Amino acid sequence: MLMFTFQKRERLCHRKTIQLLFTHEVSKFFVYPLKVAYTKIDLQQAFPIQVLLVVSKRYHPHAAKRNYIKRMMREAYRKNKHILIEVLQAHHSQIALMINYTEHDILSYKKIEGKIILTLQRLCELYEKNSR
RNA sequence: ACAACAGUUCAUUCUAUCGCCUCGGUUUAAAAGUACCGUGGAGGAAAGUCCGGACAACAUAGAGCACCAUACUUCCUAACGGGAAGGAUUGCGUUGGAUGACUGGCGCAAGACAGAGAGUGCCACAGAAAAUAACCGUUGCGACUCGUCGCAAUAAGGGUGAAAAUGUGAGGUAAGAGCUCACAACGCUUUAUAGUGAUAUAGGGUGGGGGUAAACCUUAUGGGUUGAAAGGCCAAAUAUACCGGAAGCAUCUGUUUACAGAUCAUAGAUGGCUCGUCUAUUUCCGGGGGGUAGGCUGAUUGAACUCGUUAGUGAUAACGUUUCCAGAUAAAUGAUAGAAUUUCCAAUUCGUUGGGAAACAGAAUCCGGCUUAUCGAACUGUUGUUUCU
RNA sequence: UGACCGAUGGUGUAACUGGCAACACGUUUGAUUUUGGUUCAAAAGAGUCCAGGUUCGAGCCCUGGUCGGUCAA
Repeated sequence: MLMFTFQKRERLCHRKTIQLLFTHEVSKFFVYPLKVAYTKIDLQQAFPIQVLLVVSKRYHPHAAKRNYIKRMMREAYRKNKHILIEVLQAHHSQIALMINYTEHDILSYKKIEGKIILTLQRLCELYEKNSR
């Protein structure tokens, strides 16, 4: 099984689901400098998770910088998402996930990768607790 | 060779691994999906949104006023507030002629360069006076208390100011003054020549109270409005609850008992106003509320690109030839490792070694410009300096 | 994507038709008071977001930029 793909069905494109994630009705936590929001939802497809990566225009007004950060975040997610997928497949459930970058400086790729791994591990722990 | 200025072009490259988006093919009975293979995948500014178009919807019955934009000439262009060439003006440099005012040639640069002789407004402070000027002064006449006053003439000199009623020289005069003359500068007009034209050159006539139009304005020319969140199609979802207005039952004529025509009234459109015009009137308009908000299309073959020839001073055009060259949609074009290239800093045994840096910035319907940001590299032209022949 | 505003002492606002950038609060100093506050008196603090242009002269007029904000959906 190929783990390191990142196709369209893994990305969150549905408008209403995105608006739901920006409300206060979903679970949230904070791993500096990443703000994470997630909710359990029926995605109507085989893959267990859809993710939305956000860099605010407020923190980075230049489009080229926003693109650069999003690409680094996506790369880090792509390489490490197997941590979360194994847990979710074991429980046969689906979630929508949003990761928001809230920092005025641009961090290096290695730092961002570390933070993404930390986030995914935290999510796994939360999921194990809830399902018990 | 170096430096400065101007213009044009390019704006890191390669390999490996793991990935992303479009399209095509194969696989599967078919579609979708999956897997594999192949093609293509950010810019000179994609930016700002400052102009001009294409395209689309609505309107099309116009006129006047208002509003907005533009403003030397000719050309280019689909169009432009853009560009090309030219003209005049201003500034700078250089080199001549006068040696008084001033002025000729050459080169470079600049710009919203129509009109102040249509009208109105404004020009602080200072100054007599800021637009039909007279404080000091100059001159003449008169008076007397004999160095002052009054009347008249004048605008050379003084001072103020950003700006003071053309400048120089001579004549003239009581003193003076474009008062007169010569020359110089400027404006208007006319003739000839050159030019498509702006205008230039030469000659004649004529004029003498500023500046400001990026103050109002005048003249000429142009402008219908709204923007792809436009617009079209499919799916899904539903209720016109309530409020306001008009009316159903106004008036007249004809046939006939409901139609047709006209008038009145109301509402809407012509997005500013007025006039005018058009449409609707039994379910119609406006306000307001409710429901649904997912996909396809528009949307990538075009005023396109490459190379060449011809025409033109040039912007550009015509003809031939070649190519198909991003099409995403919470938004793809990337990450990691290694090598090369350019450049900066430090060390140096001048061979190199070590450490940095590689900008500005990311398509969102599409084109043509303008403006702004930008590490650097190459080429061309002009000017200057130095060296060699 | 489109439309429209604003920027002036530390803070909040003025400045008409271009002509010495004004006011309040705050700050500093002094007086009053045993001390603080209140009150009174005085002083400092800007060259008007940036760069050009028009004009004799620009906070004001014009052009380009920077930053901040509002509206439509």
